[in-house]
Amino acid sequence: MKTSPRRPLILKRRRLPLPVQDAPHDTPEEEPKRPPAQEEPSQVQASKEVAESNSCKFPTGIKIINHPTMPNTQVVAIPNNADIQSIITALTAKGKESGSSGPNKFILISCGGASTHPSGRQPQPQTSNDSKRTEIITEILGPRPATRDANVLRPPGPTLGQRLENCAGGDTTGCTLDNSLTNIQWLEKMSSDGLGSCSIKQEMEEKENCHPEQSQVKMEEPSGTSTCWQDSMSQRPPYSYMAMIQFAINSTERKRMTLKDIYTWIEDHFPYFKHIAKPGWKNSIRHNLSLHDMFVRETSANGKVSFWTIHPSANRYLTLDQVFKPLDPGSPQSPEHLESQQKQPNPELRRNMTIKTELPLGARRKMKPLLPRVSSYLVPIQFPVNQSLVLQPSVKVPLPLAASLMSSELARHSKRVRIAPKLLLADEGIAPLPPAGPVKEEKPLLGEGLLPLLPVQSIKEEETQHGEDMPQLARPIKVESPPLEEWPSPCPSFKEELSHSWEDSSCSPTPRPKKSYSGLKSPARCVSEMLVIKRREKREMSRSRRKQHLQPPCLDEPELVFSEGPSTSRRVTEAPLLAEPVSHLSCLQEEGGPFKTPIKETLPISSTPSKSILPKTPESWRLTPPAKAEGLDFSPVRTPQGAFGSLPDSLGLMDLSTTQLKSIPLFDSPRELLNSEPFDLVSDPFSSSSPSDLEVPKPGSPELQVPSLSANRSLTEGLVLDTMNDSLSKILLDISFPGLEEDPLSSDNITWSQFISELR
DNA sequence: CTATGTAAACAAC
DNA sequence: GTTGTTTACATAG
Repeated sequence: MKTSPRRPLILKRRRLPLPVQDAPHDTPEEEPKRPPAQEEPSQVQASKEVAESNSCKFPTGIKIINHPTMPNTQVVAIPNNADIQSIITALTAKGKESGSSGPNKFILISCGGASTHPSGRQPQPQTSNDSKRTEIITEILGPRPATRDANVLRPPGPTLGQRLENCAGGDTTGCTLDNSLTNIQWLEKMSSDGLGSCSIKQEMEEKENCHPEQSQVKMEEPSGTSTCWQDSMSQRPPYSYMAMIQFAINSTERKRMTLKDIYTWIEDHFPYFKHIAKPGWKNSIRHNLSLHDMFVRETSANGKVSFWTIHPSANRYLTLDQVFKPLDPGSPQSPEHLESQQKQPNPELRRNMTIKTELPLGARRKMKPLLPRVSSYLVPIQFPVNQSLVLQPSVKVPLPLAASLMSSELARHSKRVRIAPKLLLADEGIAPLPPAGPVKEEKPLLGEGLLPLLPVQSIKEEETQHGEDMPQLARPIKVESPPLEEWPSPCPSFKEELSHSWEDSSCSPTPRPKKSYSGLKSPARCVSEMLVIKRREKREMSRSRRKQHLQPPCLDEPELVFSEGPSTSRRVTEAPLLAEPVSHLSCLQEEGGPFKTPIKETLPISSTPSKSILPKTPESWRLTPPAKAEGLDFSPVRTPQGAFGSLPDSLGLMDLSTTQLKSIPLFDSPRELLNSEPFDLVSDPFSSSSPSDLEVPKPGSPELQVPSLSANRSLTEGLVLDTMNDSLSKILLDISFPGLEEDPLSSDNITWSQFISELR
C-alpha cells in the first residue's frame, strides 16, 4: 500500500470463477433492466421483486435495492455480522443466473457500516418509523430526478445539493468547499450537456441566472478571496483542451462538431478563450484534435464538411454538466461541484485562479487543467432511495470464494471495478486515465486505478511475448458488445487506449487512408496489446505524438476485436478500470456498433509513435471513467448518449479511471474490505474528487477537505461484486439521496448504512 | 517520463 | 484564411 491512507478505494478484482453456487436461480432476471437513461426512481418496484426472488438465499436480512442509475446493478445492504462470503456467493449465483440481462453487479454495503462521515450529523434518526422513511423516500424521489444523472460521480464531498443548501443557508462554514470552488464559479454558467447547439443559449441563461456577483457572494469564501464571476471568466478553465473539446462535442446530440463550432462552443462556455486567451488557443485546439486519437474527423456525405467526433470507445460523454452538475437548475453552486470533482485545486490553484489572466503563462499554467478527471474510486451512487428489499435470510451460501478471491487474486490483480454510475465522464475525461501511456508496469495497481482495463499482468506478459508479432492476430475475437446501457460510463480511462486499440483493430477491417501502423495490426490486437505496444513504441519513439488518421465518415460499427480468446478477452475486460470489463467491452462494443472504428488505421510507426500508436490512455477518458480523468477524463463518465443513450455514468467512470489506485490497500478478505475503515474518506471527500488530493492528503490544503459529507450524501465503502466478471472490488460509495437535502433527516446524513438499517 | 500547452511549419482547400 | 497534421519545445507533475 503505498499509499496514502486516504485512498479510499481499493479495488481489486479477481476474476474468479466463482463457483456459482447454485445459487438460487430463482429469478432469472430479476432485475428489470432499467433503461439506463432513466434515472428515475421508478424502479423501485422491480427491485423488490428481485429481492424477493432472491431473498431466499441470503443469509440474513439483507436488503437489496436496485441501483437507481446503474442498470443491472443492485445495492445490497449487509448486516455487519453477516457472512459476507456467503452473501457474495449467493449474489454471484444470482448474478450468474440473471446473466447480462439481470442484475449482475452488486454493491455491497455494510449496514452498520462505515458510515460516512464522521461528523455525521445525523440528524435524527427519526427513522424508526417506516412511515418516515417512506416519506423521505418519496421526497427524494420526487424532488429531482434529474440531478442524479448528472453526475454520478460526485466528489465525495458534499454534494452540490448539500453545498447549495449549506450555502444557501448561508452557512459559509458549511461550504468549506465552496471556497475553493468559487474559482470555478464560472462554470456555473455553463452547462452544456446535451444541449447541443442550444447549449450556448442555456449557458447564457445560466449565466444570467447566476449573477456573478450573487454567486460570489454566496460562495464567498471565507478566505476572502473573492473570486468574482468575472474573475472566473477571466481565468482559464481548469480543463485541458482535450476535455473542452469533448465537452463541446458531447454537447451536441450527434456528438460531432465542426472545428469552428468547437471554437465557438469553447468561447461561449469559457469566456476566457474569447476574451483573454491568445489566438493561439485555436491552434491548440486543432492540435489536440489531430493529436488525440479519440477525436475522429468525419466528413460529411458530400465531403465538404468535416466534423469532429469522439471515438465511441473513447468517448465518455463528458459534458460540462457532468463535470459539475448544477443540482438545481439555477443553483449556483454547481461549479463548485466541478471543481471538487475534478480536483480540487489546491490552494495554489485558487490563487492562481484568482490571479487572473495577468499572470504570466507560467503562472497560469499552474492551474493545471483539470480534466474532468474525477476521482475514480469513489463511486457516487445516488440512491433515490428506492424501496429496499429485504432478503430473507436463508441458508448461507458457501463461499469460500470470496475470501480467497479477495486476498489472493485481488491482491494480485488489482483491478478495479468501477461502478459507475454514470457518471459522468470523463474527463473528460476525463479524467485521464491512468496514464496509459506509460502504463508503467510498476503500477499494476495504478494502472488499474486508472485503467482498469488492462490487466497489467497480461500486458506485461504480452509485452514480453510479443516481439513484434503478436499472437493475437490469430485470435482476434470480437467482443460482443455488452450493453452499454448497462455500463455506459466507463471507458474513460482507457479511452485512449481503447481508441487506439480500436483504431488499430479497425484498421484491418477498413483500411483507412491513414497509415496503418506497423502493418495493420490485426484487429486482434487487443487493448492490452495496445498498451504494450504503446509502451514500446513510446519508448522507442518517444517523442512524437501524432495521430494520423482520418476517419471515414461514418463507419458503422466498429468491431472490436480482442486478440485473446474469450478467456483472454475477459481479462481484457477486466482490465478496464472503468467499470468493468464489461464496461470496456461495452465501450468497445458500443462504439463498435455505431461506428466501425477504423479510425486511424495507420499509425506512424516509428517516427512518432507516440500517440497514434499507443493508445492514449491518459487522455481524458481514461477516461474514465472516467479519469487522472479526463475526462472524462473528465474525460469523464459517461453516459453514452450517442450510441447508448444517455447514461449518467460517464462521468463517474472517467473519474474513476484516473489515478488513484496505486495506493489502494489490499484486503485479505472481503470482510476486511467491508470492515476496513473508510480510510479517510470522510475527511477527504473532496480530495477524493481530485485525484491528486486523494493520493496525498494534502496537509496543506485542509480546506479542501470537507469535514463531512453533506446531508444528502455520505461516503461509505462497499464492495462491488460483478458477477459478469467475477470480480470483487472494494469501492467507495458516494451515496447521495437526492431530494433529501431538504429533509432534515437526510441532511443529517443518514448514512447509507443507517438508512439501510432503517429500512430493515 | 508523461501529459499538456504552445508555437510553428506545411499542406490542402 | 481555414483546417489539419506534425514537429519541436517547454513545463508541471
